[in-house]
Amino acid sequence: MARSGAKRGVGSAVSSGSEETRRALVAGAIEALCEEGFSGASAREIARRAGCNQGLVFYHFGSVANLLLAALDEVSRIRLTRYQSAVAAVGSLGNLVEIAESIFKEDLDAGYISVLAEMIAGTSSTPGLGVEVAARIAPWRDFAAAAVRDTLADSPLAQLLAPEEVAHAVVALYLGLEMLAHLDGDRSPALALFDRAGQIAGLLSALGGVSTTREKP
Amino acid sequence: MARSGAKRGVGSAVSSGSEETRRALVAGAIEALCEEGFSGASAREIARRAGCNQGLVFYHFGSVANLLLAALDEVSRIRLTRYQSAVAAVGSLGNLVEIAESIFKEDLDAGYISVLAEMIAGTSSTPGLGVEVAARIAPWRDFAAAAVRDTLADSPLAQLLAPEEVAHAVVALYLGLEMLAHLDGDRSPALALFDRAGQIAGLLSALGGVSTTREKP
DNA sequence: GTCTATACTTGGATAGAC
DNA sequence: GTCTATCCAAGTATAGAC
Repeated sequence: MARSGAKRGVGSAVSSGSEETRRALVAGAIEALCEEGFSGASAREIARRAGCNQGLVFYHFGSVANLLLAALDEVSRIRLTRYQSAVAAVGSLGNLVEIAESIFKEDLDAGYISVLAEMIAGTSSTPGLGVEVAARIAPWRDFAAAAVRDTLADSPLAQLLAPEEVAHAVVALYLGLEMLAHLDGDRSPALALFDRAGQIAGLLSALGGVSTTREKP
Repeated sequence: MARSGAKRGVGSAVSSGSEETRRALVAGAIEALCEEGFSGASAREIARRAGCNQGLVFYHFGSVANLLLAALDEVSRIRLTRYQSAVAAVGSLGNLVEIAESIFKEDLDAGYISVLAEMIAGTSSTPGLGVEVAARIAPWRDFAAAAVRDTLADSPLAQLLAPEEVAHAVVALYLGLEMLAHLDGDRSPALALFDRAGQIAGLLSALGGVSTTREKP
């Protein structure tokens, strides 16, 4: 995937025409995946959205699949950064639910999880795509596992639940809720679940015996 | 979607060449959706698997999308029948988890949920497909809601959880777990969750105060 | 580095022979 | 009812001009 053109310094703020085109194509790919799905995200459709020529997809990324993977990379980067800053602000269990809900709304409205879901669904049709997508999903699961581990720390629930298992379930639920919301064009059933989770979190803290605040390291 | 040929009696056991072809095409469509995904389920690919000519897709179903919907109908029919017989055999909460696990394995191994996931993902690329798929998913959610309602009856949890909400979460989790299992080619994380749920069910019944057996009507 | 033009392939869909 | 042949649109990918 090495570029053929002359290299500039790493981290250079100046964007050449090449970098601009690459960015536009990645943005177009994200858009196309969200709005047209995996099978609608063709080189022509993406280039149309990026406002450039179809041939540039192959010049810059070699194939449509590679561009789609670059789009997934970009979405991963954006979201993991956001998640990181969000969990840093978490104080209590009820607080965690509130923050998780606002994050979920962002993901849903911006279509970030759509990109994930479409890419996973698309792996069936392109040989070799599966392992690449799996490698890019792994950080999401790792992040969720770390967050669950922190939240369960010092809680009696920690004896009952393994963080990796809960993280797997959380990612799966996140994916599934997005697909149903996208299908129905209605996110309210998903949001109702967050409200319910908030109620239960409140109940747990009222009952006592369960740690509902997290240590600040 | 009316057929042009002469009609035989409803429920006729004799299969004409026409019915045989239709069945083969539906079976081929299910196979193609599982193995090649939505974008790989073309008329030619499906016809190849059905062992018949590509033109027959359009003769019998009018379009590829209609055939794919017929495939989804068939999967729905098969699974809902199976679910119905399964919940009838449920005695206790721990028993429910065991049965749910075996059902999940069946769904996963036969690729039934793949069909669901691929069709949902595919709705983005075909205008008008969304409402059709949504209408075919509704029975799954209704079934899950009824099962949850029965299971929660006479339990204190019934005050805390709305059946429709839990059902939505269950369907979403089911979908998400399938997608991750399919992606990784590894269903063990999903099965571990069932084991954990079984443990918790056992714990609940040991604690008492929660009804773990269901009335047999 | 970018764009136009083009070769090639696959897919949706129809017409007409059998 | 099925098959062959065919049309047309869309997609991937490359070559070569600018």
